[in-house]
Amino acid sequence: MTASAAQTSLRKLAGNGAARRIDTDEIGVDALVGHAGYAVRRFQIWIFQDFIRTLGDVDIRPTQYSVLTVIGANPGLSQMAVAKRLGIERARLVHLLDSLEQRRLVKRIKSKTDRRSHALHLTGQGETALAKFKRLAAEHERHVEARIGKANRERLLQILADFT
Amino acid sequence: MTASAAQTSLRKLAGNGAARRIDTDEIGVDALVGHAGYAVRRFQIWIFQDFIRTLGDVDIRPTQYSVLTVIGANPGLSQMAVAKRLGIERARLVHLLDSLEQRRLVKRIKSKTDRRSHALHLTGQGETALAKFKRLAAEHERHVEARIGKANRERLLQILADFT
DNA sequence: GAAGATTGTTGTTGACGACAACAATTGTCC
DNA sequence: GGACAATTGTTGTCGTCAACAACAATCTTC
Repeated sequence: MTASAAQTSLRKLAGNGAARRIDTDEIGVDALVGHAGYAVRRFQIWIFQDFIRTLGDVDIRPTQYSVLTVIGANPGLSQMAVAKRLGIERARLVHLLDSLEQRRLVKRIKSKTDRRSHALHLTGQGETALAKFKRLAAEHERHVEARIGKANRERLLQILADFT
Repeated sequence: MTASAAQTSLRKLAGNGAARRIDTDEIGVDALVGHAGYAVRRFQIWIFQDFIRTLGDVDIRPTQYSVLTVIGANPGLSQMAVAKRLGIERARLVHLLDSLEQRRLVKRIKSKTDRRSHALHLTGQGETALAKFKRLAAEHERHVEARIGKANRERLLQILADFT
């Protein structure tokens, strides 16, 4: 992020079509700096990339991790319940579960009380896998701490607590 | 957000296929609460939705707004320069500029010093339009303040300052 | 039992990030 | 000065993701 911004040079015009070399960090974005959404977007991109990279060996993305975590902590939930809790479209959750079920991490069990819905459970290997994922996720979280500072990370979690 | 979570009911199993009714906010996500990425993702979704809604009348999305703002503050930049500064793929910026140019907000001028590149400028109506967009964006920012508090918003901007 | 709501599913659309390839042009190096 | 590498804008593909819409099967409600 800081690395890629340092060595790039480009052109800036004087009048209309002319241009002189300038550095990327010379470009003013003053109007954007005051916008929370812009800062949050850039940060979110960084944090997701680090998560994906840190959990790269086990091939688990943030959304998959959140689904596994919720099912692990609340076995038997319906797809509707998981979707609502995580703010995921139930249509999207179908594909997520298809993938996780193919990898034998999750199983859909037909509910006996409501034959429309499925009770979601982790498989045996799903549980051991999730334990490993959580260790890697904790490592990712340490990267976040190293990037923005321990106190800032905690303050951030505090500020955004009721969005979870 | 708080509204939609309140009245939903679903099922929770006792053993395997059985289930009892519970509320959405009864579902534990303890493991997720400690993750900065999850909180940031949920917040980012909220903040973008509010931005899109607030700038809905003028049909401007966050990315388009950031492009217009950078060009407005630094007229004559090349596409490469804008893309690098905003962390956008230059391939993606092509389509963004196509759209903005069709709407007569931006114009691409062939650079005289480097015939490969274009110098980007706002049109006349692009400038007046951007002024209006900025007023609406400020209104959106007030929504953020109302949601997380004035002090928290400023602290957030401070924490994430070097991601912009 | 009929009418309406819910659940999982399939499909479409559009925004977006990541890559790869290409022609035109510029920069570099011998 | 001329071959070779790098850059710029462009086009294209692929996969992720949010937002809808429609549908069959199954509850709920009255």
